[in-house]
Amino acid sequence: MERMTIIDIAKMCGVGVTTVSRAMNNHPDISEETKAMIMKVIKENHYVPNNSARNLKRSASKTIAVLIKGITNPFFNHMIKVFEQEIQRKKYSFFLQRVDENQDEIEVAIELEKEKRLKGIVFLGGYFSHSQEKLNQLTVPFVLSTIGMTEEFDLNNYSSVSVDDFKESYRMVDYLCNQGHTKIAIITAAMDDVSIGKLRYEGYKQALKDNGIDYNAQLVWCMKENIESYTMENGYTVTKEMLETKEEFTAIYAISDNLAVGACRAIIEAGKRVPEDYSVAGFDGLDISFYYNPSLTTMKQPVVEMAEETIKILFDLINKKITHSHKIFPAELIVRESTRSLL
Amino acid sequence: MERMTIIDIAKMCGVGVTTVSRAMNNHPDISEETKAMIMKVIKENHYVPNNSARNLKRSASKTIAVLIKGITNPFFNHMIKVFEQEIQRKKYSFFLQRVDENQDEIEVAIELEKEKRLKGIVFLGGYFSHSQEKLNQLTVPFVLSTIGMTEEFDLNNYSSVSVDDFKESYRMVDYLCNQGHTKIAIITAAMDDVSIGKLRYEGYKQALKDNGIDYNAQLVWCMKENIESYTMENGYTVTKEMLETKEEFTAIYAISDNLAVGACRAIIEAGKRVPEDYSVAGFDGLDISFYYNPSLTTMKQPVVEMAEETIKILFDLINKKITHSHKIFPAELIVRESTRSLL
DNA sequence: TTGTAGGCGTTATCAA
DNA sequence: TTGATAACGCCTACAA
Repeated sequence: MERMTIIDIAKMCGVGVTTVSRAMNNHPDISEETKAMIMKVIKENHYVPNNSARNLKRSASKTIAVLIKGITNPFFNHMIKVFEQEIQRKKYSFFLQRVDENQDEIEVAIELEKEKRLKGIVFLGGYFSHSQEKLNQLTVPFVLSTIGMTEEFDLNNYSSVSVDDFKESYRMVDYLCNQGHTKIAIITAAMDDVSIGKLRYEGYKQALKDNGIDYNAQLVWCMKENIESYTMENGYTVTKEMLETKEEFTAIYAISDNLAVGACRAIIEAGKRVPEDYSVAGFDGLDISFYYNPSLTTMKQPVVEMAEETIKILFDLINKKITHSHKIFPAELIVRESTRSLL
Repeated sequence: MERMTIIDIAKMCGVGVTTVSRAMNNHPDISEETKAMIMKVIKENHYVPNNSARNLKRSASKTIAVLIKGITNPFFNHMIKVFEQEIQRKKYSFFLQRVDENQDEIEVAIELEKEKRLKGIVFLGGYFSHSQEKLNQLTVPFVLSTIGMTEEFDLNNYSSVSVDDFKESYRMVDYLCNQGHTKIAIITAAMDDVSIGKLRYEGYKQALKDNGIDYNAQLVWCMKENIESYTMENGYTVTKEMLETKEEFTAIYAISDNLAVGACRAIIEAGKRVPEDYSVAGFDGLDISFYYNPSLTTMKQPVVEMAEETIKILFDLINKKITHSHKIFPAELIVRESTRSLL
């Protein structure tokens, strides 16, 4: 009773295990009545087949895994929904696995691929600085979605979907400059970041340069290492420090909306106003950027389109229609209440 | 090469499979040198054992699964972190599984229990209206954490950790009344909700009653069914409609902070101010309630303590120290900028 | 249409 | 300290 197996069911039904298996897996060659009878017994006895045994035996399953780094990010919620939808529409099943910040997503993927006999993998978010050798251990197609990549990677070895973090970051800062801001502080990732943090920071530097503004290291602030990154709390803490400094600035560019929200709160708490005293700009286009007060100027990533494209590429890869593909989506500069013109 | 098994490794090392297994699983009776040698070969060949086979064979694993309903909720993030920490501190491994809104968490749990040979389960969030019969199919201990339960359940059949949603909701509305508000609108769950939505709504009604305020159905608004529940968008949409009505009110009580944020934005967009024109109160004590502008009056759930207690109870259950336990934590009424007194 | 038996990759048992 | 071998629970040729 404790642990029922397919054999128990077979015995109870007075049939062979094969027949039970057929009934459960919707095989064609089984009579409707025996099938119904078996299913009834299964229901009544609450028999649940053991997935491990299934996966072990099955040579291949039609499942796609989505590995998401740092589940905290609300940015992913919309994307996940699209993934799930699209994958199910293709009659594949969908497996979502969160990967911890300090876990190696490739290792998780390798293990999962074997365990679940995956057909494909989507890596969502995070950095990506793995050795080619490791990547090669993945024998099924995979797509890197919204992942900052260092450029050393051979583009022929993987597929990806993302925005151009450098360029879009540049656009944001360029916009700020065009509004007359010359003292633009940035809240960015740690200096040793090699991912989107670095790219967005580089975009900032370049935009300043092209606008004839001298780079001022006093205006570059990194997220606190001891606080979870890309959180409101982090933006808040950094901005508070920033405001205690006597360094002058008229705008803060936070490389994510969450940081921007934290920055706004710090400014307000200091008795200043956004955007009258300080303009604040974010990045990502999260929901909160619309609902916050003041609403946040941001760079909106086309999450739905990106998610759809991710799945499209993945299935093209699976069906061997393409070799590798890199799709860059344009982000949309949304100007809202949190920034103002100085001109 | 494609698919390496333990046998391949054994051959390469010139040992038996048992020895390889021993090396991998830190068994005591194996010499350090052979172990080192085997591990080296494994590393070099990137051999990764198949988890399905392991789970199938292993009679029991030391793993705890956390099933979380609707991953969207930022409320859970802090809790998850605590879970992970505590579980690892007990030398158990931690498996997080998201359960879709319209999926049956018990069924997922039953399957997972067999597949992974779980030692315990934490159900996080969502409603809980399952038959006793179904619950009985779970053969390992489980704890319901922050889950709204209908009262028909026999308390001797499960353990739980939560706040008293009815009472704390009552307190919030009572506070509003004490501030002189008599026309208090509520944004709540659908009327057929049987979970925290219902409990918080009942608390609202009772508080009004006890304050001698007539219940006004015109002031009761439910989340839109066609928009994801408990989102800013939902609160925003509902509040917009609310404002178009000529029904008067001085305060909005949203049964979650996210809804409250949406409500604020709708009010601001209508050219009104919070709290001067309308007071807005939330529930949960999410980060955003602190960072929003105006900061939100809310009922803060002691998430860390609740998470710790959840794990404590679970392990007590596993170690048969207790039978069943129900821990109710007090929430904290945090008064901030979004509400004002009318007196 | 149904049943028997072998194997999926591991770990546990027992003997060496 | 090691190694052969029997499970673990299921699926699937193949046979009936």
